[in-house]
Amino acid sequence: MADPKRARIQDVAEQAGVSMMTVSRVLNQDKKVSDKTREKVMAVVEQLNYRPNVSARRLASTKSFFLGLLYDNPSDSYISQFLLAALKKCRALGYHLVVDEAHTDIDKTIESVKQLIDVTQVDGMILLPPMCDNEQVLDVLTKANVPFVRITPDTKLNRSPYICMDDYQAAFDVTEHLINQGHSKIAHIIGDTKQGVSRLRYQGYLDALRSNKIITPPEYIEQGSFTYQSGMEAAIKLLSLDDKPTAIFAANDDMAAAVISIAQKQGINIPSELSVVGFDDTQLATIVWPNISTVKQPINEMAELAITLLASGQYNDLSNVKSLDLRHILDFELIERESSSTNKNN
Amino acid sequence: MADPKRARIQDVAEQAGVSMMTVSRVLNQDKKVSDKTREKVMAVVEQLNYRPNVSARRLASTKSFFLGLLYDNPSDSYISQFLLAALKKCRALGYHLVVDEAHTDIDKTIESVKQLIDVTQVDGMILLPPMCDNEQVLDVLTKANVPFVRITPDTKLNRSPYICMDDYQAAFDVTEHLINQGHSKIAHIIGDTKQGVSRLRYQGYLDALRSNKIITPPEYIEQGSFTYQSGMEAAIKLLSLDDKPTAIFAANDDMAAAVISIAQKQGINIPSELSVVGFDDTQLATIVWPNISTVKQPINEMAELAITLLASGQYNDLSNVKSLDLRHILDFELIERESSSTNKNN
DNA sequence: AAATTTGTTGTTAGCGCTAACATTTTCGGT
DNA sequence: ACCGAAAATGTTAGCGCTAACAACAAATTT
Repeated sequence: MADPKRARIQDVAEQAGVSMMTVSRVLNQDKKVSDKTREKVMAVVEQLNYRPNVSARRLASTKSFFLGLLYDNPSDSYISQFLLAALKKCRALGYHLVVDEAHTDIDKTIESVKQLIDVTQVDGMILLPPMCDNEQVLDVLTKANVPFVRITPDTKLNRSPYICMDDYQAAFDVTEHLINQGHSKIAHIIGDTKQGVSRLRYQGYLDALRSNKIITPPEYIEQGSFTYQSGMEAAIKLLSLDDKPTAIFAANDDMAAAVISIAQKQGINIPSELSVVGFDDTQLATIVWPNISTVKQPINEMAELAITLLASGQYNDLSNVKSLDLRHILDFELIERESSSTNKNN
Repeated sequence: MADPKRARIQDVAEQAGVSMMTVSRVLNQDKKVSDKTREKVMAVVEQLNYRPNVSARRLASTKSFFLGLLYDNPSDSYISQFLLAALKKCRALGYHLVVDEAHTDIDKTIESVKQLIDVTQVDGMILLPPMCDNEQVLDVLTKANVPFVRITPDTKLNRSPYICMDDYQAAFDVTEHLINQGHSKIAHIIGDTKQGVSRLRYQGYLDALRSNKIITPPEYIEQGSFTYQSGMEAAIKLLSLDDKPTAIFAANDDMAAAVISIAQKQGINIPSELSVVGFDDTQLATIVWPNISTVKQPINEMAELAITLLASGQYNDLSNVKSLDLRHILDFELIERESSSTNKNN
């Protein structure tokens, strides 16, 4: 019922007794405004609940206020959660999100990115895994001078800001969680080797065992590829060993779900005979029974941070940015569910 | 490398030898343009690959070129697929999508919708199930004169365009698919009664049995609620019957997956001893093993059509629209997978 | 104290498009 | 052929904002 004619920049200017340009400067974080004026203007902005008109702004300025999101083919729940959070943050900051799917054909993807740069003129890009580690794509963006944020734990590739959670520490904690429950025969199903996280999770697992002085036979390590199918194959091998593990840590939920399915088929009770832990907290983790203990990535926070960083423009020029400032590590959350609940009778 | 200075409306006007206004009219489907001029202009538009500047357009016009999408809490895969398709179509048509999640508290949702109308000034709304059947929400939109498209099979509620697939026919086809494989003991797990589709799917199942002269005991009908948990409970009851069904048609994939899990735990082989069919073709259908036969909704097409309808403005005034023109039924697809593959030994 | 520099604020013009009104063309009826 | 109405097209102004430059005040130098 409301809509009391949305305030314009002119209204703010008059009320604050300054020119429109000064208001504009305040709103665009221009340095050349005295603190006194800035405060005065901000007060009026608050009072009138002024929000700049995105279209007018875009039309007049050289910035496009578009951000691009290049996603590959991660799980539906990952993309939908990331997307919704990113869209929300964009709206709050007056940006629009242009979403593009990477092709399996890398050349097409490159073409698509070039389009985003040339036609849509995005002010920045967000790269989701595994696209975030593709050097060709990074090259195109760097050459075009388009700032980008990568969602990846991989630090080696490029001078660009990146957001990640501490996969290594999470895997370490997961493994210790199992050890604390009395397990010592803990197997691991490694994820797709093409993705950097697989190595980190594997390493966290190994180091947790080592720091607890637990020796594990090599048969306890199986190579998977993040698919349910690969999880089944690994589970069949692990559960056919003479000396079966009492706990399996799979590098993602899909493979953990596969382990549960195979175990149940073999009449192995979970968690009393076998504890299972996954990774990612996808929808699957709570769909199957028993629910899967897992590690929750702070997807919403990652998405919000990515948008905030690009909108701030602080990475538009990387030459003065210190390496450490590129890194944004967010907290993960260990979620204990039925698939690994404490069992005294072990 | 390109960006040969994107063409403006003026360029088109000059090249076509008309005024900018005429070009604008052509592009906005204004009736008052002669066919000859329209063709001439369109030719130049093609030639220069002209795309109107969304911001300028929004700034100058009374339309906002924003469309709202109100989603509730359907599955991740549903929302992400719908969202991505909708975003893509919006981009193509020069619209922006404002996505909003419905609250469990209906008053908050109403408030949120009012915000979309008053502040964002959306030109139209898309309502996803089950929000699409909420009379309060529909009332708010109707009173505010905001056109909306509902994604729902429910025809009774309102004079508004709606998009759906033929759930009844799909359920009928699924059931006949099972019958054709030689099954006659076919059970059904009904979905959440609050959602209209549950009734339609149940009815399709019943009518397929009847038209094939198959009598089914009442114990073969179980009430579920679309959750995995409810599917497990239903499966346990169905599989503990003295005269077990040889096929179970669950009203969605989550419940079908639960049936498979229970059956496997009981050592019942799928599909040789029990065929299972789901509904929706969610990611889950191909994650579990055996893969679930199911019905695929044309989600992409639904999303695209919803955007197209709203962008066309053809429903801005409903007074002259015939009832039949409100209905958009899209084709579904029956997907046969391992959980119901033909078994001769039945 | 005048001249120069630096920092802060104001002015003008225009981004690309469409609403509203103005003008021209077309066409049926007499 | 003339008129008036309807259809087609053109003209003007301005949406809300910012780039580029102009103007002014304060701080610094000479």
